[in-house]
Amino acid sequence: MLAIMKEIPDRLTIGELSARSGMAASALRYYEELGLISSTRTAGGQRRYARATLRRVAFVRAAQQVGLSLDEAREAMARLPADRAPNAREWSRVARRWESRVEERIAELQRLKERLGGCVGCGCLSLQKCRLYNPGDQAAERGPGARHLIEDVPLSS
Amino acid sequence: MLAIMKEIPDRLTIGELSARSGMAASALRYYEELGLISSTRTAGGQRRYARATLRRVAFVRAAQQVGLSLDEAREAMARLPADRAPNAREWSRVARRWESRVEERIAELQRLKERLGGCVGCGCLSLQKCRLYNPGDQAAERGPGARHLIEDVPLSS
DNA sequence: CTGCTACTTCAAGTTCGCTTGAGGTCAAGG
DNA sequence: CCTTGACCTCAAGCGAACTTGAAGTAGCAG
Repeated sequence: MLAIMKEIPDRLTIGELSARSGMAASALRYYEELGLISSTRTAGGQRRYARATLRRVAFVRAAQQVGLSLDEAREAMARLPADRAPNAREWSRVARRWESRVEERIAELQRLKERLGGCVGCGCLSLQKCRLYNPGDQAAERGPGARHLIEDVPLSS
Repeated sequence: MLAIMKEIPDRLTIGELSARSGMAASALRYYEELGLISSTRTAGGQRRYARATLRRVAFVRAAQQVGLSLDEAREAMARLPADRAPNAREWSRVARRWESRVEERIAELQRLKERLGGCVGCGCLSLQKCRLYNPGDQAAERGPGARHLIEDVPLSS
C-alpha cells in the first residue's frame, strides 16, 4: 500500500478509547455498566469498541456540561444509533432538545448576572434598601428553585 | 418611623431561616459546620441567626448555580461581613469576580450551543466528515477539559 | 405545671460519578 | 515460548452535599 491504513483500527481497545476520549478506562467501564456505551468482546473477554463510541463518549461529556445526569444522557442517547453516525433526523431531534436545554441554562445565568451587576450598577450598593432587587423575602414561598440572588427582609415599617 | 420596628425578629431560629431561605434545616446546620454561616446560641443551646444570614444563604445558592463548590463559596464569602450588609467596596470586589465566572460559564455554553446547532445547520448532518467541527481527534492530548462536542476520527487517508 | 413542638447532637445512610486495589487473564513483541 | 503490559472482575472506597434517625432538651402556650 501507499500508506498504512491500519493505523486507525476500527475496533478500539479500552486503552485506545480512553486515550482518545480523555476519559479514564475505569470511567468507560462505568459508562458501559450504566448502558451509555457498549462493546463487543474478544475471545478472551476483552472489550472492543466501535469508533462511533468515541462520539457517544463526547456526547456524554457535553451532556454533563449542560447539567444533565448520566441517566438523562443515556435517555437522550437512546435516540441515537449505537454503532453508526446519526442521520439528519436522528441528530436534529436530539440537538433541538439540547439546544433548548442549553438556552435555558444560559438564560438562567444571564438573569443571575444581571442581578449581580444590577446591584452594583444601580447605586444601591448596600443591598439593603434596593426594593428593585429585593421585593420582599417571600421567595421561599415560591418553593425551592429560582430565587433572588440577594434576598433580605424588606424595610420594616 | 416611630412605629413598631419589632415585628421582624432580628434573630432567627433555624426553622425561620429555613422557611425564609427555602433550605432544609439540616442543610443549614451543615453549612454552619462548614463555616458558611454562623450563629449565636440561646442559653439553652439553640441557634439564633442574624438576619444577614439570609443573604449569606442566598449567596451560597447563587454560588452553586454558577458552579462553585461550597468550599469555594466559603472562600468567596470570606470577603463579606458575616453580620451586616456588605458595603460598596466589599460587594463590588466579590461581584466582579463572580461576574467573570458567570460570563465564562455563559461563554462555554454558548460555544456548546454553536457546535450543537452548527452541525445541524451546516448541512453535514452525518457528523462524520465535518472538518469544521471535528478538527481531528487529538483533543484528548489537550488534557481533560474543554473538548469538541463531537469528536471523531479524521477522514482516514 | 403540663404538654407540645421545635430544637439539640451524633452517627450513619444516600446518591452521583467515579477511582482504587486485589487477584487473576489475555495478547503481542522478542 | 516467555515475558510484560494491558486487560478482566468484583468489591470497596471516596468526596461532595446533604438527609435521616435516635435519643434527648428548650421554650412557649395554656
